[in-house]
Amino acid sequence: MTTTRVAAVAGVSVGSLYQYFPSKQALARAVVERTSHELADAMRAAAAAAVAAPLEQKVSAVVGALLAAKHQKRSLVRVLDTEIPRTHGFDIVEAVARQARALVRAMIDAHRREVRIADPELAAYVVVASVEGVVRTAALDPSRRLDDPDLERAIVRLVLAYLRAPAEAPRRRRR
Amino acid sequence: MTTTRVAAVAGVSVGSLYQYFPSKQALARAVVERTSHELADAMRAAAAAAVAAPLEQKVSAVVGALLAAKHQKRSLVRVLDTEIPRTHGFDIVEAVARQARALVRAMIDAHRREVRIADPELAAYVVVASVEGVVRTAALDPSRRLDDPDLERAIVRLVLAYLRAPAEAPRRRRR
Amino acid sequence: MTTTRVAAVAGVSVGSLYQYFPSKQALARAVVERTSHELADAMRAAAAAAVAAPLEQKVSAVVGALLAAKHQKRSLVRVLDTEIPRTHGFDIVEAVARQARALVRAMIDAHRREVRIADPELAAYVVVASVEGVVRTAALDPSRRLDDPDLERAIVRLVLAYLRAPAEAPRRRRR
Amino acid sequence: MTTTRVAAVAGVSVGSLYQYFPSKQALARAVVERTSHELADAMRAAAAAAVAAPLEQKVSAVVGALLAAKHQKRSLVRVLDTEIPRTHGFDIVEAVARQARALVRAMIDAHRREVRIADPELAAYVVVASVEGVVRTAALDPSRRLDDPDLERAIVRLVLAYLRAPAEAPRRRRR
DNA sequence: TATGAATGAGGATTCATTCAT
DNA sequence: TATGAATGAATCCTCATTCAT
Repeated sequence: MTTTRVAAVAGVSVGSLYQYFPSKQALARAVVERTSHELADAMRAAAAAAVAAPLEQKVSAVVGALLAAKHQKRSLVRVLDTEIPRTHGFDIVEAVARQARALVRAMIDAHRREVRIADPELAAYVVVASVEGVVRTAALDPSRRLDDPDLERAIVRLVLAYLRAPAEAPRRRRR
Repeated sequence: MTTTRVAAVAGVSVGSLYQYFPSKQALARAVVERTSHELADAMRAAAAAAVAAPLEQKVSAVVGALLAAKHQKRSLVRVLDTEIPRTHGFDIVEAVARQARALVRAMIDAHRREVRIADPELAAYVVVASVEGVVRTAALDPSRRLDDPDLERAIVRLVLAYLRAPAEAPRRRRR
Repeated sequence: MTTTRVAAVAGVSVGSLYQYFPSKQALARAVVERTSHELADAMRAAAAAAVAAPLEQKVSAVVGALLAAKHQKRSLVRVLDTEIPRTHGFDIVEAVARQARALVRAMIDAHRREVRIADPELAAYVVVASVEGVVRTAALDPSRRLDDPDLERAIVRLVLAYLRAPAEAPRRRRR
Repeated sequence: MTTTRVAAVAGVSVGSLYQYFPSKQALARAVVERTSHELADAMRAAAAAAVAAPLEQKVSAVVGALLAAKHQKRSLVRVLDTEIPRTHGFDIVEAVARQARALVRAMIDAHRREVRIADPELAAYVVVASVEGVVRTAALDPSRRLDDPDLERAIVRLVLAYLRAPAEAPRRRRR
C-alpha cells in the first residue's frame, strides 16, 4: 500500500491525496474510521430493530448484520488486516469493540433470567472477542465464505451457548 | 523492526544476523516458526496428558497450556502480531491452526455422547478461531492479563458451552 | 560509480535517477547504449558519404569518424571502460562490433580487386578488433591524444596494409 | 570475485588469504603481476630464440608465444578482464605493454631495410595495441578459439603488412 | 599458523512527502 | 485546485577486513 498506488487506484494524483489527508497514516486511519463506523452503525441498527425480540433473535440479527457488512467489504477487510500496522488506527478499532461490548452487555442485562453470567463485563469481552476471532479467521481464509449461513448459525450458537450455559463455578482467588 | 535494531537488541551486528538468516523475512519467519511450534507442542502435550479425562478437563488443560505459553511470550506475541506483515509466516500460523483443529476434532470424536455437533469440521473451526480471537484480543489489551484465572474459566466455558449446546437447527438451504 | 555520486554529478537526487532508470545496471546500460549508437551512426554516415570513393578514402573516413566520436566523449569512454563490469552492456557493445564488421565486409566486397583476402569474415574481425584495440589503448593512455593526426594516419595504414597485403599462405590443417 | 569465494576456490580460509596479501587489491595485483610476467617472459624467450631469423619468423614466433600463453590461461584472462576494475593492476599491465613495445622496436631496428616506418615509436605502439585488441576480443568471444591457426596467421599478416607497407606520407605539422 | 565468525561501513533502492507549475 | 516530478531519509543487504581461538 504505497501512496502512489492508492492515488492511482483512486484515480487522482498523490498531490490530491495530500490535499485531503495530512499523511499516509491519517489516510489509513480515515479508512479504518469510516469502515468501523459503518460496522458499528449496522450492528446498532440490527440490535435496535430487535430490541423487543427474544435473545436468540437479537443475537442472530447482530451477527447477521456483522457478517453482511464484513462480507460486503471483504477485500478491504483483508487489506486492512494484512497491510496496516496495528498501530495506525488501533484506537478506533478499540472504540468500536467497546461499543460492541456495550451492546452485548445491554443484551445480557435485558435477558437476566435466561442468561447465567457472573461477570457481565467479562462475558461481553469474551463474546465480542470470540466472534471477532471467528469472523477475522474466516475473512482471511480463502476457502471460507462470510455469507455462508452455516457459519452464521455456528456463530449464533457459540454466543447463545456461552450466555446460557449454567453458571460458572464461583470465583476463586488466584491460584 | 529494522535489521539494525534487531541486531542491536540481540547484541550482535547486522552482519551476524545475515550469517544465520538469509533475509529479514526469513528471520521473522524463523521466530514465528519457533514460537508456533512451541505453542503446538504445549497444547499437544496437555491434550495427551488428559487423554483419558472427561471433556471438561481436556478443554481446561489445553486452554490452560495455551494461555500459559502465550503469557510467557507475551511481549513477543505482541510484536509479532503488530509488526509483521501477515504474509511472512502465515503458512506456519495456518499449519498450527490446522493442528489445533485436528486436536479439537479428536476431542469431539472422543466425546460423541456429550457433544451435539452436526458438522464437526465447522465446529473445530469455530472453536479454534474463537479461542484464538479471545487470546489475541487479551494479549494486545494492556488492561488484561493472560494469566487471569477468570479469563481462563471464561474461555473454557465458551468452548464447553458451544460443544454441549443442543443440536443446531437442521441445516436449511441457503436463503 | 555509486548511485549517489552519479546523482550528485548529474545535479539531481538519487530518487530522480530511479524515476528514469529501474536500476543502476539499467542506467549504465542506457549510457553504453546511447554512446554505442552514436558511434555506430557516425561510422555508418562516414561510410555512406564515401561509398563511391576509393578504398583508402573510405577507410580514412570511417577511422576519422571513429576517432572524432571517441575523442569527443573521451572522459566518458574512459569511465565506461574502467568502471563498468563488462557484463552490463556487453551485448550492446557486441552489437556495435557486429555492425562495424559488416561495414568492413562491405568495403572488402566493394574492392575485391584491390583486396587480397581469403576469409573476409575473419579479416573483418581482425580489422575491427585491432582498430578497437588501438583506440582503446590510446583512450586510456593519458599521454596520447585521440585527435592526433599521426595516430589516425597510423591506423589507416594498419587497415589498408592488412587488406592489401599479398594473399595469406593457403590454409593448412591444424598443426 | 569476493574474498570468501577466492578463498574457497583456493581451498583455504579468508584468514589465510590475508596472511599472504594485505588486501583484496593486493591479491588481484599479484595475480595480474604473475600472469603478466609469464606473458612477458614467453614473448621475450620467443624473440630471443628467433633473434637471427628473418622478420616474418620473428613476428610469427612472438605472436605464437602470445597466443599460446593466453590460450593456456584463457579463463583467468577472461576473469581478469571482466571482473577487475582496470585500476588495480594497471601499472603492471602498462609495464608489460612497454616491454612489448621495446621488443617490437628492436625488431623494427633490426630490419630497417624491410620495414618502412617513419616513427618507430608510434609503430610499436600501434602494433602492440592492435595485436592486444585482437587477442582480447578473441579471448572474450566464446565463439573464437585462441589456438586457431587461422587467427594466428591473420595476426601475423596484420603486423607484417603494417610494418612493410610503403612509407607513410611525410608528417605534416598539425593544422 | 590457520580458521571463520563477527564486524560495520558502504551502497542500492524505496517511498512518504513537498512544491513549482 | 490538481498534478506528478523531485527529494532524500530510511532501510535492507553485501563483503572486505579483523581477531579470538
